[in-house]
Amino acid sequence: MGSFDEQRQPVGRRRPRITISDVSAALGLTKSTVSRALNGYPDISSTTRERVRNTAARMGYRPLSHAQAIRTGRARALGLVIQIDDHDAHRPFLADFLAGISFVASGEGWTITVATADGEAATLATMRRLLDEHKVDGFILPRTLVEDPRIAMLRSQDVPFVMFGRTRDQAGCAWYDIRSEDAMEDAVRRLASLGHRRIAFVNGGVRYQYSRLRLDGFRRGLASAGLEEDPRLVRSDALVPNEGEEAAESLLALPRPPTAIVFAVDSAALGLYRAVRRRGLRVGRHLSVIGYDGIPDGNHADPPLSTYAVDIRKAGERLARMLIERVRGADPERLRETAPATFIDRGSIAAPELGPDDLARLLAAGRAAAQPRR
Amino acid sequence: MGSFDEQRQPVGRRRPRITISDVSAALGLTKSTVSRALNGYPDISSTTRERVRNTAARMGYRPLSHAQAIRTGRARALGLVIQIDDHDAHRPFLADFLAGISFVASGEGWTITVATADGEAATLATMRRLLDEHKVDGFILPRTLVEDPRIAMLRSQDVPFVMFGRTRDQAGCAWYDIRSEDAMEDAVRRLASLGHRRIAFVNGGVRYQYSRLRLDGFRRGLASAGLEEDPRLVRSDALVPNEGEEAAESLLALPRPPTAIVFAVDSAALGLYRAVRRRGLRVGRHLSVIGYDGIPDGNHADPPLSTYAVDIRKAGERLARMLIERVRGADPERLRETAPATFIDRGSIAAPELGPDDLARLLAAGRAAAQPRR
DNA sequence: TCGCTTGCCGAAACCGGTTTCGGTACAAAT
DNA sequence: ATTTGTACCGAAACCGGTTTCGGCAAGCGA
Repeated sequence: MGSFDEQRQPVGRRRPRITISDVSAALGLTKSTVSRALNGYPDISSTTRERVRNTAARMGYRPLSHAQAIRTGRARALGLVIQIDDHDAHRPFLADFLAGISFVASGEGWTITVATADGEAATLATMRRLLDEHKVDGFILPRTLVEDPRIAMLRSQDVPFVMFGRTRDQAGCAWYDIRSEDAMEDAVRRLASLGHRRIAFVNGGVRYQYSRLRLDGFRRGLASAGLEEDPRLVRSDALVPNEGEEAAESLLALPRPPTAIVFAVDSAALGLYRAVRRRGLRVGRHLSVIGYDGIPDGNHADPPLSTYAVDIRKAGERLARMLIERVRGADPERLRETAPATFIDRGSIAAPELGPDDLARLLAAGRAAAQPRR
Repeated sequence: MGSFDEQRQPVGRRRPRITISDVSAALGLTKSTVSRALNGYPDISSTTRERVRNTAARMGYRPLSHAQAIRTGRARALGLVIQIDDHDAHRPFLADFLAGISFVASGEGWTITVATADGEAATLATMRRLLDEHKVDGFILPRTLVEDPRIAMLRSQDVPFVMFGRTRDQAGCAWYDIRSEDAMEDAVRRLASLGHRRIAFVNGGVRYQYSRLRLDGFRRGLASAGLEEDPRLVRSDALVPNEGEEAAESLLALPRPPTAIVFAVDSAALGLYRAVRRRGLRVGRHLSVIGYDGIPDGNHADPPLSTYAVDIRKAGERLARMLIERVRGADPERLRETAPATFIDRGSIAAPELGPDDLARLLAAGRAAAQPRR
């Protein structure tokens, strides 16, 4: 065993596919019997079923998904629509995410159909088109919003989907998510245990569900460290370096500035470095910073940014697995999973060298000494 | 006009697709006539053809690609297999690249099937599977190698493909590429015109076709500036920061170090910053650096990295367009295009403050003064 | 022994298209 | 007037599967 005719591939020419007719002919059965045997219909004897399975496998038969799709409406394809105006569409994560999805999908004989769209309306239109043309059986939704129009649409059309992230109304939703709220809580506790008492929080986009969770987590951290929340120390909608820089500026301009800042988004945290550097201060020494996401750029900051890393590949794997199960009829509410982020200390946090008041004086002195920037 | 029955979409339920039978029934013709009319067969009168086209458009008929595929073997899908162990699979470019491809594909009613694979063998196997199952009509090949096994495979199977990047044996190949060799040449000339005389080159992976071209470009730059090439000033296989750092280390350890370094890959250039910072020197002042790629991380370096930016979205657009034409039968050798990269000066280059010998002395002093790193 | 299930499979319709093969009508050629 | 093309369209097969329907044989109870 091990040498079959059909494995001898003629060079230079594409070997013709093996169809269900080939299999049925080889067995002396009809197409319909083979089809039902392979698809688990109950009206096939177990001996026949085994015989069919064996020869089908031996002949290397794999049904053509297109041919199936035209009758069943199922294409064995996962849909992924990336909204490119979304802030994290451009992160280096995408390849890992795809790798995770692809790994599982390939293993199950499924494929991935991706599309990009600019804006919410285009995203919805694209999803509709893919559905209308039976190109996909369901969707993986990256980055869920608090109030997500995609979910409303898919729910109303009864289309299977799984979300990367949670949402407000979770009825009928399957999701996988990282417990970033726990990471935020952990960040505050870490800083507090280092001696920080004034800890600020720079959140991400308020439209995103994760922002709510991370803010909650930040608050839980304060509470468990016995610190009171100071509303002046909370910012939001910082997604990119510029926005993070701005937030950092306004925090450092406070009469009693924070000695530590927790960022909900790494990319925003990178903006802080510019603000700190401009003042001649040093991250990690004068000001502790923790980010979240684990983007590789954080490694090139000086000092490298301490952050919480997310296993995005595993997220892709789990989501693909869940969506396939969902398409096969699994109860969405049973398909829910979370995973923790893991802290990576790269040196951007330390015990506070100065208290808030000393820091304020130092900042004021710096401002006075600095030449006015043209 | 403007209110058609078929546009009244029942809420909550998926509207049934409009099939070719619906169109033919509405016209009092047969399916075959409608099909041939829409597909440009010559045995249809022009008046009938127009009638068919109009009502088909009015009814919103779009053929189901699956149903077509089972007969024609064409799925109207572009294939993209991303090799995740490739160094630039993880760059933030991917989303833009996809956006470009998706933009064109959507406009033509095509879709994109992506897959990832780990390693060369897996990539080939994945491509074969997609072809075998008629999931794609052709491939876009990102990042071509000097000797690329994917090209050999596709050529032998007579599968349409377009390459992002060139390759050695270009027979039967369609490609789009950025003239990075011109960028390298330009980089050297810029540095030379600032007064640099010892200019080093840190190349990318020698397996990649682009590395040959960029080295050629670097040499052309030296020649046109009237400088002689010093083999000691050339490194290669620097793709990630660590490798770039290593290359920088070895260059700075030379008796007569370069006063400027051209990197073929931004990501590697970022590694240089670490080496320079460790010595207490400053990029742009003591050492000029130019990268290539235009990755956003370069903006966060201090000073930001001057580089050549690539319009990756446009590359995706052009490649998608070319592949579609290729699938439709266009001559591959007529589908060849290049585009320039555009220089972005962010401040990492300047006139040399020190000559090579002074720089060497400064470096030596730094080494003596520095505490041994534990 | 007869009728009735039940298990198991074949025959044929079907999905939504494409493509081959004729056949009719009309114009041009003989 | 008949033959020969030619333009144009319908009928039907086909692509590779799935699903419905029906029928045969064995098993069962009465």
